[in-house]
Amino acid sequence: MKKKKKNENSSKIFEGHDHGACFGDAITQIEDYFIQKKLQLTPLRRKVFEILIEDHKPLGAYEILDKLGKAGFSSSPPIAYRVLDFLIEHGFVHKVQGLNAFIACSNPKHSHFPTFVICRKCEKVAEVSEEKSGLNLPSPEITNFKIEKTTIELTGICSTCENAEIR
Amino acid sequence: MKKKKKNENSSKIFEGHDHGACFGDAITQIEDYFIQKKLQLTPLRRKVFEILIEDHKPLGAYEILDKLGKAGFSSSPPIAYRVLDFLIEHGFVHKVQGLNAFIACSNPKHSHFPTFVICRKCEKVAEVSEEKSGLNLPSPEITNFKIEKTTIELTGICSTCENAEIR
DNA sequence: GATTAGTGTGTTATGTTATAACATGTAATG
DNA sequence: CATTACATGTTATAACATAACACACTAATC
Ligand SMILES: [Zn+2]
Ligand SMILES: [Zn+2]
Ligand SMILES: [Zn+2]
Ligand SMILES: [Zn+2]
Repeated sequence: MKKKKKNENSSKIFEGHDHGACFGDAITQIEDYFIQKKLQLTPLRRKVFEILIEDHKPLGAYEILDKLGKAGFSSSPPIAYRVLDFLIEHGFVHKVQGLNAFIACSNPKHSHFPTFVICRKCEKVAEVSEEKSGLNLPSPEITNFKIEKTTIELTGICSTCENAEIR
Repeated sequence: MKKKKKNENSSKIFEGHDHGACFGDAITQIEDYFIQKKLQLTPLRRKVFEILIEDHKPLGAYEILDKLGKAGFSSSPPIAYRVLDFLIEHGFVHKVQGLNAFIACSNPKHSHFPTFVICRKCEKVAEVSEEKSGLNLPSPEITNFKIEKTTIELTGICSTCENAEIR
């Protein structure tokens, strides 16, 4: 009895997911959040978020600008950067520093001290929540430092790519 | 008798240190390492490292280039970036992604999964070794991902600056 | 000892990422 | 209707980084 639980093998962080559901959930979540916080989910902001959640992979600001242009929006740099900053501020987008790229948050309801796991070969990026990353932040060394923001990125090679490597 | 032990209060990661000794030690360490590994510690490489260890704070590539220029070296961008890449590769320099800047490693003998603690107000940056950061990386979630490089940066406000803030 | 390969530096040009500063439009508030 | 807040648009430029090629020096290799 019991359906097979997803993520029973917890180590497969790069595995695919039901992206149709993911996309819909994400849109619903951002809509609800914006209403609740009395923020404006304008066409531009919505479009930027959709662009990011659609591919669900990191995109550079100028890639986003291209897509905005094709969708009829202005595509001068400040347009993208401003909206991205706004979405980041509200936890719906993260910047992946190691790639100078932006990615939709996998779960805005969770902590905002996420870890990004980046395969240098297939370039897949997985967001791992604080709870699951095992990175227990505030150490004795840094207890009197007030952490406001974290950048935690683990770069390496995923098992799939490693197995494929010619050694 | 006993000299006062440094870092007895382990939480004061931003505290000053005996930089004369630090500077000397760092130079000795890099010299030894280069000899042992049969690498060339050329005047340019030495100068770049000296520039970084002298201030012992993050410097942008173009700041380093300025200083190189004033010291009689070429100051076109590839000069700095090449040497920085080399020093990073060998663990004597780290890049602080959040600042697009480079900083001399506080202890090249230690792990190379360091944590950087960055005060957004006074802009001080402290490198905390893996051992002391409390960030025990390989979590169950990511055990079949081979980590090659980490970027761990904690941005916030140090206790000194927080106490000084007008609330 | 000429040839080759490896390494380190120099130079020019260009690519990529990000922001400053200012202008315009629209809606809510008084 | 003046004022404010906010969202977007535009131009120009700043800041960060790399490609591609040239040259010098050293150390093998033939
Ligand atoms: Zn997230
Ligand atoms: Zn991979
Ligand atoms: Zn270090
Ligand atoms: Zn501070």
